[in-house]
Amino acid sequence: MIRQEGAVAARPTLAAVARAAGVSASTASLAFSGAGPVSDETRARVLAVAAELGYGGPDPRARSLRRGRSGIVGAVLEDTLSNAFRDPVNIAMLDGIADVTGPADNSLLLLTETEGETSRLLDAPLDAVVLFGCSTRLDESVAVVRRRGIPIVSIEAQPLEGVLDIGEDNVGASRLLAQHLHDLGHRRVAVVALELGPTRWLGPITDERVAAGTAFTSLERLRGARLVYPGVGGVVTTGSATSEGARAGRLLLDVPAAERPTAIIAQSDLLASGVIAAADELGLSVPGDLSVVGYDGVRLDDPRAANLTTVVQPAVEKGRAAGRAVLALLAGEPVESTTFTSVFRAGATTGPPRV
Amino acid sequence: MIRQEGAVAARPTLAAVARAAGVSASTASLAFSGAGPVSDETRARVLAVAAELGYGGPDPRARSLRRGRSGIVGAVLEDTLSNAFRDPVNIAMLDGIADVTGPADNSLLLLTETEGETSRLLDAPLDAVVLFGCSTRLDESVAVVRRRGIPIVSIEAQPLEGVLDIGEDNVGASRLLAQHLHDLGHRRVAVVALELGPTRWLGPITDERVAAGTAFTSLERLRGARLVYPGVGGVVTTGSATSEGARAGRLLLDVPAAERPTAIIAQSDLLASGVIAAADELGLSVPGDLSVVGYDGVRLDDPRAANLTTVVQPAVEKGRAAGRAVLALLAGEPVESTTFTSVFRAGATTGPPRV
DNA sequence: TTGTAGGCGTTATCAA
DNA sequence: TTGATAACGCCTACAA
Repeated sequence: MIRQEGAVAARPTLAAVARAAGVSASTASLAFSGAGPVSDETRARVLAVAAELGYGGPDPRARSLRRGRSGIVGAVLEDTLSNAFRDPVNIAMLDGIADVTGPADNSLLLLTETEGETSRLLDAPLDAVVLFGCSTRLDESVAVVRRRGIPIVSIEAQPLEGVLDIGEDNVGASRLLAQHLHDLGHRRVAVVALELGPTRWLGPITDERVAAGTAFTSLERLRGARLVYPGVGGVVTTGSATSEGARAGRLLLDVPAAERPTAIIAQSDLLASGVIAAADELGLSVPGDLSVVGYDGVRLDDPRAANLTTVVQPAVEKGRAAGRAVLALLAGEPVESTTFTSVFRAGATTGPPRV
Repeated sequence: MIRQEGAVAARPTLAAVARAAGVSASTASLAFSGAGPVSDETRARVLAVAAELGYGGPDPRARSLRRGRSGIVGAVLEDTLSNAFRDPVNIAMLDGIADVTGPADNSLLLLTETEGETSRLLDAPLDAVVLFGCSTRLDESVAVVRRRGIPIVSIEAQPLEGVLDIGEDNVGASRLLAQHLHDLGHRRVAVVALELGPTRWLGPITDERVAAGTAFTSLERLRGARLVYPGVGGVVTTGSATSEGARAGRLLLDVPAAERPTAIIAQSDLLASGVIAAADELGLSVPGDLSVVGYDGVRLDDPRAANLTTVVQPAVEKGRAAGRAVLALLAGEPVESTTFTSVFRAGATTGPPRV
């Protein structure tokens, strides 16, 4: 049985250590931080006394008030952790951020802004915030954070006043993929879209849902596809996961051959993988009976989708850029929004439609 | 171009708001926190003045010093984020923790304790810490944290003085899997192990590496297998990933048939999936030519591994238990370590050895 | 090299 | 219902 808290008498403070060591608090502080000159002898004595008293070093809470910095960067995800992290792209971006902010002694605080709850965003000791492809549903919370003077960086978000964005040419890349299919001769295509917000359920892409949509990435990718296939429809999913792709795939493919699309534009590789799995279940060959394209360029475990035609986005680099932006804003340096471009990668999941 | 910091004059404080509203700081504080009686009129005035001055609410840094709580729980991973989160088990556990601590207004701070760096563990404003299957390499850092009086909960870690552990019967479950293979008649088996620490490289399981091993989970699972197959060897990987499983699989399987194991005990489902992919590449059928078992019970995208023989561990439940333990320790309540048991799930990847 | 003083922004306690 | 006071634990000019 463990009862860690309270089992010990009140923790000693720096002042207590200083007193016991016969020095002033400021000297003791220097002994720990090394921020000023202290004789070796004094430092040793302070450290020895600290060890004896079981002092664990300066309290980070007090330090962060005094310094005005907590060393914490909030990573805001608009989803549960399991959903958000199911997609390797999010993980890669997170890793990219940590890559840059970590060495600067910043850690990442996970903030999932799901519907309803009072936002931890408002009472966590944050130095800065990174928004992961957040929808406009968060505008209010964002406003409050901004009022605090906390730097905000967004990744693929609708341009927002005072928020620095690390963007992605979703329209251009999606258009490229669509054009690729068009060039191959496909005329009956469908889109399998990421979540569109503000509600979440798998169903057909309708004008209403598009008009009400709050998820920037998804809307932009749809826009790109529609530049080539005006008004193209399909299915809205609840997010980037193979299971969702499979559900959408079944919906689109389990119909008479004459109505079946000859190509599907999935808005993520995970969705594409699911679509391919569904096609396989239904006995349709890819790319013989159906061409499929994805988006992201992640490595997929399913061998049927291993060589997917897609666009590769520089996820880690985007994360790093976000991290650098955070550090620059924190340092009061000027920074500009950036847009990344994804690269088309031809795979083995697209071909001409069967005639 | 964005220059958020410094562009604005010093942020107003609660005291400034109070002054402007003609009330005392304590009253203004109450107006925001709602922790005491304030007349509606006064509250309204304070809030109005705050809005006018652009005051964004009480500073969490000051609040956490004053209250002695930051609302932050550290999640310590001994790996990069991309590696740690590639495994759905870790994500599920994280989600389980957040599930419990979130409603109590706590957020998770990601701490990756990789070799070398000075530990953010020591200067982050943490209320508590959860160790994710951390090896004994962290003992020092843990000691420092403990000295601070911060509650520590570990998930599948070597029993540690003063640390509450949410355990897993790794030995028992591994033994079950091994016994299953033994019952089927397998006598030439190999293990594909998770990282063993302290070094990380893919290579044979040797007595030296086992003796020097620091990763509890991996060692325990090996121990379980060896209860049935004494001294069984195999390959140590660098962690739970299909790519690692595939590498290990090739090493073990790309040999003359007489030396080839008839069954492989992979220490995670992801590793097992990789092993099966490798077998497939080499033209070996599963379970005809090779039986494979995993560990975890996660959903796998690769259809060849979809129906894996494995043990299912209650990952989310373990996370929740860890979260509950954190809250209890924070509240000064006594808590006991718990051990979870995984459940055997027969799949289609095991069968009798070819005679 | 060491000590003194003051404050970072809040909130808990108590008295009015 | 409101206000005065005193910390919370530390750090940083500045003075000695």
